Amino acid sequence: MTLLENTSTPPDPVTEDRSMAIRETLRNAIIDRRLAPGTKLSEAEVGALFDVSRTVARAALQMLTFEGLVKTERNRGAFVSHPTPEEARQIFASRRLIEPGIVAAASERITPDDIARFREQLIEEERHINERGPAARRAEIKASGDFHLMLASVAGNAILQRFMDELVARSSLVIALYGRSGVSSCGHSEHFAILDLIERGDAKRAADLMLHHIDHIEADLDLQPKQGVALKDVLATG
Amino acid sequence: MTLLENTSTPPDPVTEDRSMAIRETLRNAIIDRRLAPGTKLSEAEVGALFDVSRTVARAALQMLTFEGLVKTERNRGAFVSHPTPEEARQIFASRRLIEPGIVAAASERITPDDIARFREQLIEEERHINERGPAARRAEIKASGDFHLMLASVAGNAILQRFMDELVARSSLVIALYGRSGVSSCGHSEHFAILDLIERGDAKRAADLMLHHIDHIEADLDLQPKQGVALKDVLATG
DNA sequence: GACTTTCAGATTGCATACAATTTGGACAGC
DNA sequence: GCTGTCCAAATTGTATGCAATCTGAAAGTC
Repeated sequence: MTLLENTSTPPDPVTEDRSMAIRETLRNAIIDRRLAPGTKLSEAEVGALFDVSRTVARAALQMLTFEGLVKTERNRGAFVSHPTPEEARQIFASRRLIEPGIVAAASERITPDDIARFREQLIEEERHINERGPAARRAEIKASGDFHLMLASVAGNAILQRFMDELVARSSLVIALYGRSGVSSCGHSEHFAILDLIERGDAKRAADLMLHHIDHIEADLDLQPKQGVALKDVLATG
Repeated sequence: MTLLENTSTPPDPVTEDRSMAIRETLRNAIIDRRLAPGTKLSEAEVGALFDVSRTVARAALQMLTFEGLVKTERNRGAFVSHPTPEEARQIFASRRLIEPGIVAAASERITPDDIARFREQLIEEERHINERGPAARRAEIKASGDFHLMLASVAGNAILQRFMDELVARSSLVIALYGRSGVSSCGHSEHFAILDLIERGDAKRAADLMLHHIDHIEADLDLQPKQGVALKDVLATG
């Protein structure tokens, strides 16, 4: 299992914070489903994988816990989060509140340069959609989320950006668990349409479309509260 | 300095997570200004105060860092956050996005029982306003924030509730740093008005008033970007 | 045979020891 | 007297060791 992606920079930046780097790597692995919900992340294992002590691994896991990507149970350990349907609804409810505002802010601040980068990103996204295989699916999910994160970045509010980081990451988990069609490909065309409206300066319509877009993503989910006595949830995924 | 408030429960609940308890205590101390922005929180000192090792103290500080209440600089330590005017604006911009939605959600879910608890809380708030002294001021700020947090709690979205926890806490810091009149007492009457509108089922008006309320709080701040070459910011507070 | 009990292995919680880094001041040089 | 260098105290970063807790299975009992 190649969890460690190209660490790329072992020499220069002196690894300015190892637990942060581990967090990022694990985060990406969770977001694009290389680590399935429910997977146990033991401190020793993580430490061994990244060649650090349990102390550092533990710090990384604690950060992920705060982001809601990992759930730790006292004296039992850390596991990749397995959001319930209710949590899923709350995640999307939160996004419905925040993202229209982000679109509005982004509309006011976006530069032609930004727009060029967005178009590039969307073309990249399209490329993944047309490819086959699980790797392409992962890249597609990641790219789809990145569009929303780029908007948050342009909006220029660091706090909202962090909230969105968390919400988008957790949305990936939810889609992995409850998505019907993997990723609704209609989502991609909506990204294009939103960008167009923003470029045209029609912030109101762009925000409205974003709202619909989120609705569409959520509509693609199957959020039936698992019947039965909910015997540990995880049992279903094994 | 009595940082440690009545720890009340040393025997039974087996201190189900000490770093969490420390976080809560420090958090409260920061929120009601017993710990001023810029104050250094060394691991050893915190550990000694709570009679735990640096490991546990460090975990608590890391949590506070994630919440934005503490800022840690590598190899230098942790300090109570000292938000810039720009951060302050972002905090309130975020609240303007989220809180109207919370009011709307709370309007739909609030029970007569909740309303009774709100009234109690508002009366408590009023009591602090009419008292004199720094302790009363602290209690007033805390109570004022608690109103917003109670709304978030009633709204029934755990994620938004956590976001609000962070935003309200950081708002306290901002008000401590940039507030002109301490706490605008008009804010209190607005709390009453918001609750009335919610009780009457007028969610739209309640949300609008909440928006105004946030505007009023922010209007009471002096967010001039400190002139000069911003020589370390902190220098001003010494 | 099914159920309870006990215990060993494994894992986390926490404390401590050591290494790396920063900081403030003493001291030397100009 | 002022500036620059170097060093020691203090503080953080990390690794590791030990105690506490949980898990799963073997052994014992009904």
